[in-house]
Amino acid sequence: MTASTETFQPYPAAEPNPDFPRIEEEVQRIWKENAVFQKSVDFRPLEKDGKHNEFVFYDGPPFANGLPHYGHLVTGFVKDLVPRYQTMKGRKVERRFGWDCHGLPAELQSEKELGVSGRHDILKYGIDKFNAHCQVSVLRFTQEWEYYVTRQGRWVDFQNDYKTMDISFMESVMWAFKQLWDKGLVYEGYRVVPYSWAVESPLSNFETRLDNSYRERQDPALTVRFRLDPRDGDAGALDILAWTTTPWTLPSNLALAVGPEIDYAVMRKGDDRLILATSAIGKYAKELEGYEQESTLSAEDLRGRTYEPIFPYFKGLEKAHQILVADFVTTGDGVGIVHMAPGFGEDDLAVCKAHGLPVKVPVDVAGNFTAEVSDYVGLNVIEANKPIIQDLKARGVVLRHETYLHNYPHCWRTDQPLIYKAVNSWYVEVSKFKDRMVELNQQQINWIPGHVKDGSFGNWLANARDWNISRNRFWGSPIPVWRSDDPRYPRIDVYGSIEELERDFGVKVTDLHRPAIDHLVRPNPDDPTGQSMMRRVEDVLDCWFESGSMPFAQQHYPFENKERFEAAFPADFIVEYVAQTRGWFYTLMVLSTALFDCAPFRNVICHGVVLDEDKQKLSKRLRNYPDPVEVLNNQGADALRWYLVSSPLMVGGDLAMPKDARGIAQALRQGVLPLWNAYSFFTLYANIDQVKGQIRADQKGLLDRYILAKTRELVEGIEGRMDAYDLPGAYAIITGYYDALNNWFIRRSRSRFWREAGEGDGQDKRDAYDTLYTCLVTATKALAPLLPHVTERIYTALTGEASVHLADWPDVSYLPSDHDLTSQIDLVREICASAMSLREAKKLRIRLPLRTLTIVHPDADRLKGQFDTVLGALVADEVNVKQVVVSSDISLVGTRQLAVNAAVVGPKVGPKMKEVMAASKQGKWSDKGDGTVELAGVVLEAGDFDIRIQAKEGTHAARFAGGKGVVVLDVTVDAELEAEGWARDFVRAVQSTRKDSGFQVTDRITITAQVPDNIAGALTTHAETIKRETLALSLTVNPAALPDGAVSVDLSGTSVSLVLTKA
RNA sequence: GGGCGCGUAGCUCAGGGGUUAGAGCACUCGCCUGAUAAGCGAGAGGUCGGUGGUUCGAUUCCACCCGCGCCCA
Repeated sequence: MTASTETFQPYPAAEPNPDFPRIEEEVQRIWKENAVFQKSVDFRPLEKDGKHNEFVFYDGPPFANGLPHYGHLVTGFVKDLVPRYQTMKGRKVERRFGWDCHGLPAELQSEKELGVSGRHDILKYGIDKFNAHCQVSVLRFTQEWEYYVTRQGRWVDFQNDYKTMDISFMESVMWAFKQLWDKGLVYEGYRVVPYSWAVESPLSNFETRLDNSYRERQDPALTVRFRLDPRDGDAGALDILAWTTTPWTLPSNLALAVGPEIDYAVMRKGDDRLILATSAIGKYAKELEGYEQESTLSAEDLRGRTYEPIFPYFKGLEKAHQILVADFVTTGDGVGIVHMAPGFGEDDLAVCKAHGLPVKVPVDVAGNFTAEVSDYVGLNVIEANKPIIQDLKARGVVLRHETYLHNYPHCWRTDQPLIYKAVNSWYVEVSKFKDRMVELNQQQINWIPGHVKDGSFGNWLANARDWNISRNRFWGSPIPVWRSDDPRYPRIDVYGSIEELERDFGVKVTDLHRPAIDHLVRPNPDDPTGQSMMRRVEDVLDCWFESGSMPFAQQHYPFENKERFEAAFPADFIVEYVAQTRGWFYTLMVLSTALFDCAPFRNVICHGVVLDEDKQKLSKRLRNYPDPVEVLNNQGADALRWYLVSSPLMVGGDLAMPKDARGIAQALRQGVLPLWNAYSFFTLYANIDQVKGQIRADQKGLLDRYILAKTRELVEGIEGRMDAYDLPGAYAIITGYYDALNNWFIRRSRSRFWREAGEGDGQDKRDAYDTLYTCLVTATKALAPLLPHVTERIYTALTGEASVHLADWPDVSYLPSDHDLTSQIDLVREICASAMSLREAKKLRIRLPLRTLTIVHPDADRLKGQFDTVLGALVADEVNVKQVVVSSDISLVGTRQLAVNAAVVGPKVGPKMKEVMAASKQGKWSDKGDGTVELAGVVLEAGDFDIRIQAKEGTHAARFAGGKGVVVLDVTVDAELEAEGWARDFVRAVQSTRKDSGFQVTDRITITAQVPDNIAGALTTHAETIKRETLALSLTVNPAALPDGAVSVDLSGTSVSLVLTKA
């Protein structure tokens, strides 16, 4: 390299072996130093052409009490990708980060850290101190979160983050509750709910369903006898059977239920008589051995009969211990008779209430029996199963004791089995407006994948149940309801703002958390005695209520940002994993429908779950996944983004990720490296030639126009897919472009870049540079959202601009849109591939030139001009033949074959199709000479058929373009061709040795070679070519003595010796 | 038991009423190269889960069955 080229380099040198993770870190450092993210948001106007110009994205708040995992990374990539794209399209996309702070996870973490356990302990410890601890503890991992999010290349505003425990957020939540109250959509109810005795609180119906809280559990199943009170007409003492998997509910038994359509049998053995469903007799064959069926009974025969309670605790209770008839009773499991404990079963409660039975709940908040059940008082109900079974067995009332394996819901935080228990709770009356939710979902939401809309989400909405939003806990938004403590003077006040609280209680309110909020007490205005007080109901809100409030609460709506929120609601886009159809997607939908009568988002991607290669859940304990930090540091964030976002995850499927991260390495190889290689090629030669590329598209050369048109197709292809939220589709078309760019355009154009300055007029070289430059700059823009780091490095290096992410989405209208052109070159590429396969078959290496390639194609006459000028030379060079002959005369190479276009002809001819296809296969068709053909009595017109070529036997021919064309290769090799082949082998050996010796591509050399005689002649004949190709000043063949430093190289099977020196 | 999704090459997955069903990886063989061996190409590999039905024609649509996953009872 000369001194002048070292002083001026238009571009920074591209590392030939780039360390992408290190490049990413540099890029991220520059982003931070120059506040590029902030700029990318700020410079997009809030209004454009009189319209609100925001693309609204909601970031679902994560719970920061743990480290991010692959699930968060996947979501994070999409949460970054779509906003980057929309930003380039000109939209303003704010990305506020949010933290989910309240709720059970935070409380349980604090319990662990403080060494307190349960409500009782917390009350003793002090709610104030406990909540103060939660407030700190809950943000423990925010630093780590910020590291992960930043390192994965995700642009997020951490400065203006929102926290669900902020007083502004909480006030908006209060407002929402009051709105629902005013609309009559909130009520307090006494209901049987899934209840976690471990956290001493009921859970909402979807809390039990999020993730897999159901797991297999072996429970006892008991078939027990109840003695019916005698009645006239009874043949003797009658025992009725009942089946239960919760023996601990038997002390609370208040009734039995039979099904209206079920037939019951009386089975007798001696004086022992048992009643069970006729259809269940077979299941109890063993226990019923020796019994005979005495009679049958209907549900009506049993209705209203009373029985002796199995436990004495509620004996004599009014209306209790009778047989009821209920629709829900089936004979699937058990005996067709259901034991009813209205305090512990949803159906039980409904049926018993309808019959005027009382409800008894002798179990306390922690799941232990109360004094009402004197024999088991203080015992946890699950643990009480055992002694209860023992006692019943001892009394001889157990007909069968078995174990029963079933899926049973567990508490998602403590992993303890839930129980069902009647408690007082506050509900959102979702059932009242679920039809509207179904409608809004239908009309307003675009789901990816589409089946979720009417599938899991649509069905879930259609069957929505009222939402239990109260939690009998401490760390959460308070339920803003105050109630009179004297039922004689009832009054309920619901508050929707701090201002209202301050007005009524006359104090400044600075904290809405417990216990501060609980201290707000005032006399009941409706009580003339002045004795009763208004006190807040104890409960706090389910933290899912807050997640659903996020769109307005993060803006402190309606207290602030009223216009801003209203202009920016609903969101254009959200993304989370698919289980959020029961979680965040749902709570957003509920609150948005109730408050605004509107769907909360327009487009939603719900992605699948990352699993290990055996499709098992990722587990910290098992380490069955590659460490995300190592992946980011070894393969990089772009490769990981490519890998995850182009995976089946994005169409709702699961991803089985191998532990060795090989898929990510592959993504790097296929997705990132080729782009870098093209860029590296460009800068290498541009720096040597001191050329700066220019954006232009007026090049005349076919190859140039081809790749420019391909670039346009790439940009339009990505744009179309991104607009449809088809993210994997956008990635999928990139590799084809890389192939056209690297393995066709650059490879075919290589010599144009190293041509000496004096050769030709220089315009061709200029065109080559500008073409590649234009493609690279345009393509990196289109790829920027998909590969944000590597495109940033390349784009800034090429253009000197600050960031590709501040650029507009490329306008490609100036690039050629020439389908004829791209399809012509694609045809040439096919021709070359077919010709290569012929060489392959005959084991004729490409360096060995051959005489003639004949191309036969029906459209050859139309293409002949093109072939004679450029395409023919292209093919000749690529395939290494002296001559390319183009012809449309099929008879030269074979015969014509008719290929019926069945998709077109089938509908036209119908049943005759069979004959048509048969005739076509047998070649029984005739050319009518006017562009139509006839077979089996049917005339086919243009478009109905194609003509394909069947090559003659014995020729070296291969078909291309789906059989429409044929190439024939002349495979005779004469001495002249042989010699040229040796020369090319020699050139290649020299080049390879140059590279191994560490010479620069511009270094001049001398060559000395020791070769066999037959090759020596070839080298002498082609000496000038060899020297020119290898930048050699001299070529000495077979000298008397070979200088030092000879290396042995292989020339297509012949070993020769070479000495290269720098001239 | 019900709902949703899925079953296509050794693996991971596209596709889609039409003659010869594709991609990537892995495998075998080969090849280009004055950017890239983390490159390019070729080959082999499929009864498109099964059985019926609709149709001139089904891997594709329908029904049933089998298997897997998720959700629910």
